[in-house]
Amino acid sequence: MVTISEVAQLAGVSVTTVSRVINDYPHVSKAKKDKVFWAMDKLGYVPMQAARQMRGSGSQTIGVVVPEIINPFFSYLINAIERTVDKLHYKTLIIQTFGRKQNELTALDYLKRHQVDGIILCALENDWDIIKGYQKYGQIAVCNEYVDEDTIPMVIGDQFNGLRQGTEYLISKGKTKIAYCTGRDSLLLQQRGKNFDSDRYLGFTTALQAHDLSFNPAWLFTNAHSIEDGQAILKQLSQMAQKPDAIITGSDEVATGIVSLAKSLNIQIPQDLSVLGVDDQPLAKFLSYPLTTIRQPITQMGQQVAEVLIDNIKGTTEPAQKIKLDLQIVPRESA
Amino acid sequence: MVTISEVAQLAGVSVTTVSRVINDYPHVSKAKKDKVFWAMDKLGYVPMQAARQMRGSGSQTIGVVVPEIINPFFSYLINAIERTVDKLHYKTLIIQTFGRKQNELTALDYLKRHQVDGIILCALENDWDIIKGYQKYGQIAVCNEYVDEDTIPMVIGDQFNGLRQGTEYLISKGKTKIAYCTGRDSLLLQQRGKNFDSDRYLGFTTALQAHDLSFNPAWLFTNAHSIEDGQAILKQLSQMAQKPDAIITGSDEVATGIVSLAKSLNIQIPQDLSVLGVDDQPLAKFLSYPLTTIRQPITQMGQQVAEVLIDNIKGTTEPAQKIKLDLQIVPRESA
DNA sequence: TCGCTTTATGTAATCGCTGACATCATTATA
DNA sequence: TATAATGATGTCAGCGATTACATAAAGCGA
Repeated sequence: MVTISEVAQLAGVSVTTVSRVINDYPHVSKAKKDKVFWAMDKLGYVPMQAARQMRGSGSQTIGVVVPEIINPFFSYLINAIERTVDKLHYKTLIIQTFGRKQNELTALDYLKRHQVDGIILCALENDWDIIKGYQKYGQIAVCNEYVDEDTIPMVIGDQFNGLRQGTEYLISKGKTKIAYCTGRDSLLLQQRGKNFDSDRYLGFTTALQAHDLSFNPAWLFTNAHSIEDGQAILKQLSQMAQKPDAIITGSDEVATGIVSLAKSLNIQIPQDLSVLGVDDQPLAKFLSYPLTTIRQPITQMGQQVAEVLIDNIKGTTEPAQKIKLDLQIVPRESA
Repeated sequence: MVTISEVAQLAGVSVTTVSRVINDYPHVSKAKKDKVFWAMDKLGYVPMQAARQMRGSGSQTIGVVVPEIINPFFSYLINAIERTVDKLHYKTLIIQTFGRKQNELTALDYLKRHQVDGIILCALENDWDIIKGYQKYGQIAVCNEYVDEDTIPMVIGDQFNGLRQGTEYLISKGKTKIAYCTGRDSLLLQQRGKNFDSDRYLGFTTALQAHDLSFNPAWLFTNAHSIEDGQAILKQLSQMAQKPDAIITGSDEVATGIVSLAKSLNIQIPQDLSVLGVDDQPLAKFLSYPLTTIRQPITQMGQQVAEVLIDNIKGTTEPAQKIKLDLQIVPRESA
């Protein structure tokens, strides 16, 4: 491998001079600078990152931790983050946890090792008390999850108002018997500001109460994530004596599952059942019933969290920012 | 940051002994080994990767270069690769090129720097003559692209037979006037074994010839990639005097665009127009017309290319392997 | 022309880790 | 019991880059 000394030798200068040229430091004559560039080019020299890191000069890299990139929500989020990170002259290291706690901790170890200067957590696997301990090794920011900690920057969508407005939308369409799906266990839905599912749920119930509508507990579906979950939910629904006339899903996946089975179960959408998705995934508008859905501000989330984190890394900002972005209803045919 | 010396000191042994414990070398007494583990745990020690790399002990990392992870084809491919790479105790570094040549070269520089031990290219941006030069810095494998070079392992789908069979399928449904979409320029379609588009096209024309069908050059659509491209194509088609009765798209995206506009243009699918996709993307079956499509063996491709590359890194195999995997027709409603 | 600042360049220590080599201690073999 | 082999442990050089420090040359005002 080509080293800085080889470049120095070929250019007829010292390694220091080469280092100065590489890092664009002053006090190098035009003549030598040119020679160095020529030598670097001739040898195809690329500085070894590992050696630089050893000198403590940071990694110029930020880690982005997500559950899985095959989930479009996260791949679009990464996309937004990476474009911003690029713009700020950092590199992005994508780390998938596949939902495993251990993988999240391994990801955080990258901070200890100085492999990354900062980390964006786009999902939380471990309890915050555990993650907290890693703060001393580098900057951490959280995106799309709640963290009740002053020292951590956080960028989230305003789930409470998003769902409140979504519910209002259904009510404005004359729907009164609204079912509700969530990815969590039911037990965890009651405490505002703890996680986005509970915020959503409270937005939902708040809108209901504002219109004096009651919620039938039989219409609460928990642990719903996938298309298959959505299909299972619709099957259950279709066999109920008391049927809802609308359903709010926790994601476009679940909504996709529901609309995919409607025809075969002889359920008319949206007349018999309005279906409201969340996310506005790219293909939501091309489904058998184009989804009415609550769009998440993915692009801005990614952009802002990247900016805030890098600001913090550079030490240029004050207390951790908490940024809340608006969701937006996208009316299509399913509701 | 916690260093190996601090661990050594706390454990009351030399750094070498700690190093031996970390790397599971022999000749360390049980007693000292336990002490070292205890000290490592107590201090929360994680070896610094950069320092290890400097000693030439490889990075235990392989780079996966893709155009964009928001493309489900690639995110699923990465998924398959990463799971295999994990299993073989390597790490995965995902690198997006966003279709830019320079980004591909930067990715290849990771080899020079010893940031990765090998690279899987899942798309080719630069001419092969340029990429070739990087072989001396580390192992390179190519996935889903043609490379006419003995020294490079390559894993691809059998596009020729896939498209031949897909075309046969349409013919078996009574279709005789078949249009064709490709992502490339028309000029590049004629040479077998050069890229997968040309293989596909030749598979298509081969099937046509076998049934004495001719191909109307007006029905060739080039540079078709996105949903919007698909929509544009259908609009063009609908205004032709001579209309095809089937269309083979280069991807499920293009197929999605076509079926999404069919209803509003008053075109019945598949009666008026059969639409054949390629890829079998996860949502293909949930579209307004569930797509009949040619499934790519993504999982096996990812798995095999990872295995072959890591085999090569370890130096355990003979000449570069060329692996060709079968595509499979998934009949649904669009054709 | 003299001292003083500024610019240009080089020497060598250092970062954390591994591994070749050296040194004892212990056990096996003759 | 003497000697060789093996096991346990330590010392220290070196990987490739940065950077504190040293030094020489050039610029500059009086």
